[in-house]
Amino acid sequence: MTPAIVWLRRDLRLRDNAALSAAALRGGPVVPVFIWDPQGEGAWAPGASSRAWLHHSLVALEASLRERGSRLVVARGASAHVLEGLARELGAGAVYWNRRYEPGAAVLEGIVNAALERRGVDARGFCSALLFEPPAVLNRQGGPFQVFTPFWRHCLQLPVPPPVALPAGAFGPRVRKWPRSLECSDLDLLPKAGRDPIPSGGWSPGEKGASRRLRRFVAGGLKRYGRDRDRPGRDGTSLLSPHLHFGEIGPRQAWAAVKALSADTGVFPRDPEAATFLREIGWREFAHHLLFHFPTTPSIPLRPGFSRFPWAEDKGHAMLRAWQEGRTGYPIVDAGMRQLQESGWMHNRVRMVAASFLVKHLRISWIHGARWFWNTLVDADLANNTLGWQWSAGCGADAAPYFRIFAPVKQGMRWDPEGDYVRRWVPELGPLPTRFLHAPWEAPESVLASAGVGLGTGYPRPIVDHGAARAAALGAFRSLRGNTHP
DNA sequence: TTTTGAGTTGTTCGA
DNA sequence: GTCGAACAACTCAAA
Repeated sequence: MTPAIVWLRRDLRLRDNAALSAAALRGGPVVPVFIWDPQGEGAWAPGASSRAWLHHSLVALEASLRERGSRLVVARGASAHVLEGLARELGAGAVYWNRRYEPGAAVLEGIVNAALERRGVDARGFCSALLFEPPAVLNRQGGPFQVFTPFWRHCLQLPVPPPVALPAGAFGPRVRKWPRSLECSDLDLLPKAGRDPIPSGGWSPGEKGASRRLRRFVAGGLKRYGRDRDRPGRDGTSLLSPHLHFGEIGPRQAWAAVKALSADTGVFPRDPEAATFLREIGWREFAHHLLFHFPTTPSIPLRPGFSRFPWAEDKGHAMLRAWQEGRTGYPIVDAGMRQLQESGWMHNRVRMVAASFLVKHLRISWIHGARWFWNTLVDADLANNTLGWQWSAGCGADAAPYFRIFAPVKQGMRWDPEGDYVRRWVPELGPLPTRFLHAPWEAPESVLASAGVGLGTGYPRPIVDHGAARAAALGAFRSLRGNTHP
């Protein structure tokens, strides 16, 4: 049997990898290949944090492959060109991959497919990144769902395919000669200056780290998920997002792990904590399906009238920069933005608060926020990022109503009542009594002094007044009234 | 085809 | 201090 190439991208795992399993079942040698092809991603080549994660994930994947007597072939360049060359060199009869649903990646798959089929190679994509393929989830009119609840209700009626097993002896007989490969470090994915955000963030990229994280979450955090997931000062979320993004674990594995835990019969999931967690997997699913059906949404509002939104002027990007650097004067926002900057991750509740602040309080276009998140998040994912920002801005699918404007002080007091989160990421406010922590400008001069907090010197005063900013945002949204459609 | 009910995560105001 | 209403208009999805 001829060799099969497995073209790995955002599926950096050996288990539940449909393309890899299919290649193994052919019975010939299996050659796993990763190609660094940022130009193939269109306008959304991976950002700095994402690249760093990718580096570590590739190193981990290579080690796992070596443990099984295989290797990872690492290359760079145009994917179709590299794959054609490898197929020729190996005499490969098949090239398999797991489909992606971002516009750039989908176009690339088409090019690769055409190039290989011309050479008579069996070129095929598989579904392994999502619970269901986007064209398989449609409403009764045959169109895509644009509201989450009906989408998810519909999904829950469908059977979730179980994770696929990796057959024994998966990598088949050895190839006669391994193709030349770069070292992972040759790809220059780690930041040249500054520190590597991955180890300092306490992350363990790779399939093993991902499985451990899932196991630990299902055994522990899941039963507190509903209570703790909105508390940024607690370890209440699954922390699976970067692992899911790079496919170090698949959503079907997460589904199966949760299902195995619950003794439910009949309607699954009945356990409310499990349902809440799986609904988050559902949002990931929804985001990817939407991006598949609406490929322009990373840069264009789904609701076209919003392109006329009256954004505020921001001379020299001073406001944007203050937001990015965590200098807005609103502690919960600044804590989030600094957590992002320092660890490459931000708690989901705080992402919503920070996003709402940029779009509604500062009236800066969500696209600037999306770009910043894209470059700084280790879990930056085009589908999730696009849905999240358009939702926050009120111009996307199932968007927040325009009058829903998060009040940063109130959100801080509600979700970080003891102030652990703010104290961790905005240490200069640490000594302040908790009751003033989320609004230091309300503290009496004497309290500030004894806490050693200099407002306007050590920590900024609010760059906008909440009441005034809120009124301005409502006015701006009102100006679109009756205008949100062409 | 038309109608109807509903829609992730909020805030403020006034009784 | 608590509670309900108002904050609008629009789309989606199903009946």
